[in-house]
Amino acid sequence: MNLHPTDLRRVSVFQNATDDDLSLLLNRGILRSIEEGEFFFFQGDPAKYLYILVSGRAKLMQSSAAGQQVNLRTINEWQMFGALGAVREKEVTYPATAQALESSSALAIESVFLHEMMQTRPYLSFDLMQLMTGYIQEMQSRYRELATEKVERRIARSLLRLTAQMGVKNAQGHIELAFTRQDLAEMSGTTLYTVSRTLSEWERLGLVQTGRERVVLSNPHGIVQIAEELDESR
Amino acid sequence: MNLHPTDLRRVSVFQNATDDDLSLLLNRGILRSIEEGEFFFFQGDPAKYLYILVSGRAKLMQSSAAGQQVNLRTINEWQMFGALGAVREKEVTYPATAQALESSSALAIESVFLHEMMQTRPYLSFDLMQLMTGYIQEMQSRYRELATEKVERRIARSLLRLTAQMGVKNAQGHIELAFTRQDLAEMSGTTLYTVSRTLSEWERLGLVQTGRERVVLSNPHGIVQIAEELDESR
DNA sequence: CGCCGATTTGAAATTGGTCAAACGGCGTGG
DNA sequence: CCACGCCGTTTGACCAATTTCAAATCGGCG
Repeated sequence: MNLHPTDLRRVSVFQNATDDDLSLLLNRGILRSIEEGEFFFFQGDPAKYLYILVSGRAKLMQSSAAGQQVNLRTINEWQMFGALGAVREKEVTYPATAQALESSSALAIESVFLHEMMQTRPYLSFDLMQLMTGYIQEMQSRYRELATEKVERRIARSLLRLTAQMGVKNAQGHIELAFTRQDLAEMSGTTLYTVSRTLSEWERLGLVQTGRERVVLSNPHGIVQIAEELDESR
Repeated sequence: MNLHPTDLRRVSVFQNATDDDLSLLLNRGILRSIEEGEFFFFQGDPAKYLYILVSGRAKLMQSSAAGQQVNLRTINEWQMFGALGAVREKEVTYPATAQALESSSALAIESVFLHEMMQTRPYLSFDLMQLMTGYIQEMQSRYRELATEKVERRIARSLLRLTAQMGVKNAQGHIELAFTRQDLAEMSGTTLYTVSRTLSEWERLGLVQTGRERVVLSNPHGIVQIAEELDESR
């Protein structure tokens, strides 16, 4: 695959960058391609590079000492990930693991390089901060949801979040998502069994159609209702 | 209370600021003092000001449509809060509510003012980003904990987090914390009943002493063990 | 001393997790 | 081209953790 510097302007952090800066970045980048299931980096590795996903799809997850894991976010094309290392001088290890959900390639740029660039280009710090505040807000909301809402609603929200990020409409105008029950469970903070049961129930109600690594929202409005309907109980 | 500009250097975001900048900030700030239980701002209010806590103690919390709330963090002296509005141009409402845990006062600075200052002072964006990345990491970790760990351990972690932030050693060298069971519950993502039961249990084991709005860690090491001990279950 | 809010505790209800077993679709190698 | 095996999925039964609700108790402050 051949990248043109201005392709990088699709990355939100680089939207205001000059062409020269984009060329600099591209020249310093290394393209890494990996297969489904392989990893860009592991939680705890030294955060030497930040990445920009060029093709494919990946997920960022964090695991506990006992090995259980949660999905922090899914990464789509032209999204940056692993960038914390460019900001923090101490604590230079990735706080999460990045795994490819399908064959993917990403541009790897040395953290220190972006770090240096930011010193002299205020727009860069600023746009990166823009991104960070977005993550903070999202994590805060998800944290509250996890603490206060019951599983069914959290699964509904996960599906809607995915729809917004990467929903693909099929021929019937329905929204298709390609995830395993396990993935959905990790996104919703539950188990694959509960996800399976919930989807089965929704299928009986005609809200979704399910298949292997596939969920089709045939009645998105119904899912929205489950996600939003306010409910005294917990 | 009289503030000197250089007092502001205790705020991590301003640690590298010039004296002139600090004076500017102080001149543009308004000191707001409120009583225990009152609010600096509510979730959903326009994020017109950012705050720096000058005295007292406060908490940042987020509530759901049904009114249940979680505690996002507690705010100590010289910490900045409500700063997201200075970064994002759209979405200009506070994503959380800030309530005083005791009589407190805070310096309120217009968001747009900091926003403008950052345009020409890279160190400011950079130091603010430093702070943001810390929050992201903390929220990610807490999110994972909430999703994968059981209540007892989460309560232990909350106590330890509080200890690190604001633990005060008393005459016996024990660590004192001043929070209601409800506060602890909101920090741990559980109910005040479960917190009460857990603390009672720990008291029987000699790990803590409890009282009204008070927890004393008489055996911090024991709490650490509960928080860390890795556990196959759940 | 009395009241109010915080706390404790019991008992019951419920959610969701765990485990085991069976199912099913899809790709692959014979 | 088809059978086999793998991996993801489904489902039932059981159970543990935690919440919910109610009621009693405690501790200060005014």
